[in-house]
Amino acid sequence: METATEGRRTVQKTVIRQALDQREGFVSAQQLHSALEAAGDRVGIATVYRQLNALAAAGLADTITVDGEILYKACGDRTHHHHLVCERCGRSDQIDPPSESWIQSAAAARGYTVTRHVFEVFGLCADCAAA
Amino acid sequence: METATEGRRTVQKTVIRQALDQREGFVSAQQLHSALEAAGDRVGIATVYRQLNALAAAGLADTITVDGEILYKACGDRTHHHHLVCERCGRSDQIDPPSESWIQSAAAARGYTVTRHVFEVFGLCADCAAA
DNA sequence: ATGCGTGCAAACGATTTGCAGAGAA
DNA sequence: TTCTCTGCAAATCGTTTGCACGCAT
Repeated sequence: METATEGRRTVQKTVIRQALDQREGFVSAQQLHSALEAAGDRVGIATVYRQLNALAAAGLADTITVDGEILYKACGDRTHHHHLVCERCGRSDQIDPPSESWIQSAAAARGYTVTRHVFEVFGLCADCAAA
Repeated sequence: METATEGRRTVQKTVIRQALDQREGFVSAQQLHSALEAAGDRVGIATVYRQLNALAAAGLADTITVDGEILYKACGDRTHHHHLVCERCGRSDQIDPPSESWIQSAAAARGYTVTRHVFEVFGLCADCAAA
């Protein structure tokens, strides 16, 4: 597996990736767009969406859907993992399920062939709980 | 806790609930609406949405979100449980996680207070895999 | 008679896309 | 120059909501 074609280097591409990297947790395209705007970076919302989707497709970003909104998060390693997400500030930590193999067997027991699974835990992080 | 007010009895309410009950698995409001229409039952899409949301709110239906679309499923007992969903036909079976308590501890270890969690496994059921 | 539940259509909010122009290679 | 990437605005799509009317109670 090789690092896919990077395409052309553009300011917006850079700015968007940096903004996403700096975030502690998940952000929506709109939030990221507002943040950039507030920071003085003028980028079209469409570009933000396109860029975010590209990152997700490339496995460089994780996504979760909350309340019909897609949230993105920079994610270095492409390993499959799950998150512990703060519902208030969006921060997130990785969480390790006891085992993923039981999923296969549990599904197989009912005749299913597993293609994918989602597992996300939501709550309040220490800071937000204190506030 | 008491069985909340049922409200008025109407044809559409009945028809929608029946249609949902007859389904093997998850359905979208739109799919259900089309099905009713095809069956000769004329119900407004808005009513389908309102009814489905009411059922979900009352804990009589489970919901999952797939690709930005909300899917509903009749669900007798209000106990918290997870699903094994067929991506092709929408059929679903219940699945039992090894334990839910580890979630609490895993989260607590990182200072989080858990409020909710989603866990869904997608795949192909025996029939669809064969086809 | 009273007012909840419905249907229709307009409103919505998030995301996508067509198209012409800008800038990277 | 060439062709990808961007920006804007219009278009989608699923879902929600305002409003007037019909029907269950």
